[in-house]
Amino acid sequence: MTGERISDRVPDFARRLLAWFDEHGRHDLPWQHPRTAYRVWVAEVMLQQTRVATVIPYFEAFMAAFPDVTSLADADQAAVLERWAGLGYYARARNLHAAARVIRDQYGGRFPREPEQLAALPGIGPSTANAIAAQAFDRPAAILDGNVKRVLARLYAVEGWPNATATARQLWQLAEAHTPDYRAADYTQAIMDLGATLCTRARPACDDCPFAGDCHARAEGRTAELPHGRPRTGREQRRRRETTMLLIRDGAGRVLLTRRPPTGIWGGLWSLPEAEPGAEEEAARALGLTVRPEPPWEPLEHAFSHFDLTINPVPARLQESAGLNSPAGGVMDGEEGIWYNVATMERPGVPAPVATLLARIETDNEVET
DNA sequence: TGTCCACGTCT
DNA sequence: AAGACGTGGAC
Repeated sequence: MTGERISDRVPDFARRLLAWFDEHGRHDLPWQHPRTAYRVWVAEVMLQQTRVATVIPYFEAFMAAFPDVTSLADADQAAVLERWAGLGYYARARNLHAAARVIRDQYGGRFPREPEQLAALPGIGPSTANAIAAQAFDRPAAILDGNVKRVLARLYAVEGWPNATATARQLWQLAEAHTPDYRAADYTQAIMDLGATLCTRARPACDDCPFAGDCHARAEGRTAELPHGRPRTGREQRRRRETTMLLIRDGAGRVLLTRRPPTGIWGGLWSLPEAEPGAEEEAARALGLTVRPEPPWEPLEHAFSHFDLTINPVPARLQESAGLNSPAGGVMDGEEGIWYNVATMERPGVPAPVATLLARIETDNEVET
């Protein structure tokens, strides 16, 4: 190694960061007590796209339902998705479940410790693999999540979009150069905490930052500009489109749901049936329902987390005539497992309840033009 | 109320 | 490589 080391530009970075962390960092996160590999893994995957405050209640419920990797592996995917509903990016839950089965079947239920082994599991990339290795096994592995990218990009005024190949390579080098060979778990948490609580995207609290005097972005008055945003290419080639979700209730007020296909948006989740805009009347006619004549349609605060009905598939011919994009279904009586055909809303020996198409929920979709 | 866009992994 | 995935923070 010749000349100045990158990490020497901010003398004693790790020790100063850890000193800040000991006083101001987050030490009461649920996955820190106890800090097992399983809990760290689930938390890291939940945190991949979601903020701490949102994750905590989901994490607690998930741990109650699946206390260890074996119970997760033994569960049905549907039960896992149920605990994930509302968190978004549902491929994370499918990957989590698949990885649990790999750990059960190929590793005897024990977590691999090598970052390369972790990164080979579904849903675990380089950053999450190193985060688990550091947090769970105290390995001096560098992480580079969004928080760390922001801290390093500002500290060294790194130009370029952080996800661009060249910029990412530069940031990885910085991340590795700063990672100490001691207190790896604490250091990993510390640099994420710095980014999450002080070095925020908007209005960073530089006055409280131990590295304000070292920060190039700060010195140049460019904290609002760095890190650079994604290049805006081709935006004008996209437009917004509305799709329509049908809210259908039977005579007892129950909502009809459909299971979405296993991949794609909201994959594997129960959802309202979807129709092309304006297809409400046609769908209702095909389903033998009564359309409520006048708007306003009823809004849904959250369409996918609070329904407890299940449904069964109906023939593709009916889907088509009803103008439904995804498989429609019949109402399942949860306790007895008896289902109604949505087309007729009747079952043998029981009078048919009246069903009404009550509302239309419009969602935004960006599509290629 | 609406619009923009972050975040890590997969494809 | 560059876009999909989805929710929610920021404005």
